[in-house]
Amino acid sequence: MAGVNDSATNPLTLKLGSFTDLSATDRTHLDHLARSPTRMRAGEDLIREGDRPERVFLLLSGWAYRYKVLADGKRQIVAYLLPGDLCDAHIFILGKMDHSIGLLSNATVATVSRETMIDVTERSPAIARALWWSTLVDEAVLRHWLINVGQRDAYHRIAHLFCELWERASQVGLVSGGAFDLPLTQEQLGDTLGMTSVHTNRVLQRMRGEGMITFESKRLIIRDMQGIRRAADFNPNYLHLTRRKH
Amino acid sequence: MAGVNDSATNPLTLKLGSFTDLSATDRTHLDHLARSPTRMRAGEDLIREGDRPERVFLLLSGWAYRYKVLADGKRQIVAYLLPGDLCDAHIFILGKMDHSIGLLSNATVATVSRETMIDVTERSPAIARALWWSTLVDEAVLRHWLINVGQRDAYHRIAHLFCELWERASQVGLVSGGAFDLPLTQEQLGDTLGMTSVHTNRVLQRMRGEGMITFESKRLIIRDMQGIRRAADFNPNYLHLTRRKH
DNA sequence: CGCTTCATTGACCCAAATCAATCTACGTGG
DNA sequence: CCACGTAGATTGATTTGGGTCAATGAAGCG
Repeated sequence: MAGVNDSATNPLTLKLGSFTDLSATDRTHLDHLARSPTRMRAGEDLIREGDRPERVFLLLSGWAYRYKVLADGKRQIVAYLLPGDLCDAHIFILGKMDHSIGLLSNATVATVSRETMIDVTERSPAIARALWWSTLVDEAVLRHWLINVGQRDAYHRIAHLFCELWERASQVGLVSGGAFDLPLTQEQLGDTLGMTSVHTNRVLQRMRGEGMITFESKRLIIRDMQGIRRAADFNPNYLHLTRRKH
Repeated sequence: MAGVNDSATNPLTLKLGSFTDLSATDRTHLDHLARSPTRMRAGEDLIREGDRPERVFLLLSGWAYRYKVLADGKRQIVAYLLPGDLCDAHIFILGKMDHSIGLLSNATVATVSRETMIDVTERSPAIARALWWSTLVDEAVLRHWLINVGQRDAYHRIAHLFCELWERASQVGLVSGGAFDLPLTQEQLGDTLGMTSVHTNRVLQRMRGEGMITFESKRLIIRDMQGIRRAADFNPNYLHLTRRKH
């Protein structure tokens, strides 16, 4: 589950570097954030609704997810976190978490104190700016998930999500040979897209039957990228992966 | 449509002041942002998908909405902006808008240059911090909209949205006598909640019949606040309206 | 007064939920 | 190495919330 990024490449550097040029000093700062990570197991929670956030989490390998459980037991997953993702760089401003964050797979997680976050962003305007960019992208992703669930049917929802995840996994070097690890059960996929696991299952089978995808052993292969993008009406602009001339 | 807040109270001050104490200087800065507003009419767009953001918009009166139109013509509304809301304080970081912003009602809008934004946040850490808070709350609202559309049925979706809007309208002094202006058509409400205007209509009638609400002439009265909150499983924590001890 | 935008209503239809088994892959203890 | 327990995937039968289509009111406005 550790994936391609261990100590050799800091996935946070990889991610922020796709937005802006980072100096050697910046890279050192980012490596500093990734020091002394902990290994954690799938299913553990990093933080729960109602907790007071004390530290920021930096995911170095593995996948995590933000979710909320309603009074009637229904669950909605509202975001996925990939290696290189920092959970809420400025979360300290808020008093309590309004949702939980759990692990979808075994993962390597570093933890950063409030003071360190402040220190790093004060020393490096480039990093501060890149973190802002990251926050704006997170928000754009969230908007597109809402659009997805609000307007598309089951087939097109899955197609859109898979396109997005393919792009995001690519960004941090997780895609190799047209495939990547996607540690999701059909139930989790359903909870992400606002549908039941039963229906998720049927739609996935249809997509397999059409030769659109292969998804087994938690590994996704998109076999017809043109087709799935067309079906999903997918336009990667919202991920803002190309740099703006400053 | 101008509402309660004209020149007397700057709604941005009202909003940020609900998060933190603002000095007299801070207030002056915020008033500076609200200088020379323009009156605009319902239906006009402030900015469209694909545009390069040149200035930040500050809504002083009236309501606006963020939305995206899909290839097949379907529309999803992904946020409402109320007086005091600033559209994307740091939007300049991104190259292009991935959605549009339009006006739901006639409105008073001020426009702030990139330079002014940078200047104000550099001069006042309190304002910079309050803007971060505002961004985090926007994201929390978005998460809760996704939860709403993903997990609740039509009746409970409407209930939850109405509870949220009541809170947000209260925050900037728009609620008086248990009622506030909600300049939405049933179609717009449907596009917000991922449902058709026909179904929206039927559910609203049910809520009226139950004595839960009155909603006519674009004015909403919540007649049974206990009942609607219970139905919506509404917990206002995610709006983070109470201050954290710093 | 005639338009146009909204709200409302009725009839009918369908995507997705629900309910209920199976089936399969895997990890565990013996 | 194997029986067993469990989580996850699959399948079938049935139900339903909400969509679609098509009129018909009502209200605001130039």
